[in-house]
Order: sequence, then structure tokens, then C-alpha cells
Amino acid sequence: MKIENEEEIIAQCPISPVQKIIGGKWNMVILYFLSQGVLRFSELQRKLPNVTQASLTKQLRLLEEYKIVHREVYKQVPPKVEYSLTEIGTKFSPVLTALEEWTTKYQEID
Amino acid sequence: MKIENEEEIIAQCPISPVQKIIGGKWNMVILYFLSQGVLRFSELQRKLPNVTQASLTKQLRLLEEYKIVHREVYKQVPPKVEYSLTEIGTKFSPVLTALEEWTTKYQEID
DNA sequence: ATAGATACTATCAAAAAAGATACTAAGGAG
DNA sequence: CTCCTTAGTATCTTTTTTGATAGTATCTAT
Repeated sequence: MKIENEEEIIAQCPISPVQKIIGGKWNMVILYFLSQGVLRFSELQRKLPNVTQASLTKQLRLLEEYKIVHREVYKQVPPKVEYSLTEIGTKFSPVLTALEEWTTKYQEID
Repeated sequence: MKIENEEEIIAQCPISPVQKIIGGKWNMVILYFLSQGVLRFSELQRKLPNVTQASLTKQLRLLEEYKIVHREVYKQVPPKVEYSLTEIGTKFSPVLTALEEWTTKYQEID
């Protein structure tokens, strides 16, 4: 998700700076699962059975780059990599909670 | 944003049903602006200078279809069309507020 | 020696979203 | 009669995202 001329919209919309974080097909879902606890790669995969390994890796790397997700590699064989939220990542929870509540309401009307 | 096999993830993730609403490059931004008041098409366009007319229309129609945005057509020439949030749409505000707060914190660390 | 586990990476193809551009309707102003 | 305005539509192309598939490394257990 590429956003150009960001400045113009940012000037008027306070949430557009994080648009690329919340956009994306799986990011919010990944954040939801990680908000519930540390997960290793294979566990996340099981929770997202319709995301390919390649896609999941890519998304996680993005979230890591944005400093929302922490990636901990254990030097073991077979490999073990744990994903968790960073400090700012955990602060995202209220958004997820609000969204969860709204989703419930939304589903009631439809 | 097409999501197949939704059931599987929905079972575990309460927010995935609305993933297609919050995903999309401009939806959240559109919702933000509309949460501040009724806007006619041209006004929204001015607030989103880097979205083409075609894209904006497409997004608005989607949000309308999802029953989050109401479209009011005035039988005038030149045409006048006003966009506003539906009842469930206005209830989305807490999400935007939470997100706005998080965005501020997020920008402080980066 | 071989198979198994985990977390990748690298290509390539497909699909989806977004953008560019041009065109339309219809009444009012000049 | 012609231009202007607003809110579109209709195509086509480009970009971006996602998926499918196959391959890699390395230690352990058999």
C-alpha cells in the first residue's frame, strides 16, 4: 500500500500516517492474534490457514519494520521464531477493542 | 479486497468480518472526514486531492453497500449529492478516536 | 544415511485495487 | 446556441498485493 503526497492528506486527516499499517488484508488480524499473546510462526500460520507462508512472512516483516511487532529468533534446530507486540504495539489494543465492539454491533444490523 | 474461507478465521478472530471495510486505501480516511459532518461529493474530493474521482466514487458506493454511508441525491442541476454516516456508521467513531490517539503515540516514537 | 521439523527465501503467475483519461446528462447563465 | 457546473460512467493501463510452488538450512532422531 503505497501512499504518495501524504502531506496533503495528513494535514487534514490525523489517521492517514498509519493507513499503511491498518490497511492490508491481514495486518489487523495478525495484530489481533498477537495482542492475545506471543506466538511462534507456525502457531500464527495455523490461526491464519488461508494465508500463504510467503505472505505471512512478508506481513510480519513489514510490521516489524514499522516497530509494531518484535521478532525473536532462537538459535535452535529446528528453528524457533517468536512474534510479539512491541510496546507501541501493545498500545494498539484499544483500537482492536473498539473495533471488536463495533463489529458486534455491525453484525447485529446486517 | 476479497476474502474467501472467511468462516475459518472468523471463528477465531472477531474483527475479520469487517476487514474489508477497514482495509482499502481510503476507507478509513473517508470515514474520518464523514465523521466530522455531512459532505457533498465535491467537498470530499477536495479533502482527498490525490484520489481520482472514479476511485472515490467506487469507495463511497462500497461503503454505501455496507450500510455505513448514506447517499442523498438532490434532484438539482448541477447535481448535488451529500454523503453522511448511517447510524451504525456514526457508531464507528470510537474506533477512529482510538486510532487517532494511537497514531499520535506512534508518531512520537518514530 | 535418511527423514522430519521449522522458518524461512526466491520466482513466477494471478488477481485485485487504483489511477488516467475521456465522456455524459441536464438545466441555468450569458 | 454555447458554456459552465456537478456528479457521475466507462475503458484501459499500471501498480500493488496476494498466491502457488518449489527449494534451502540445520540439527535430531531413527
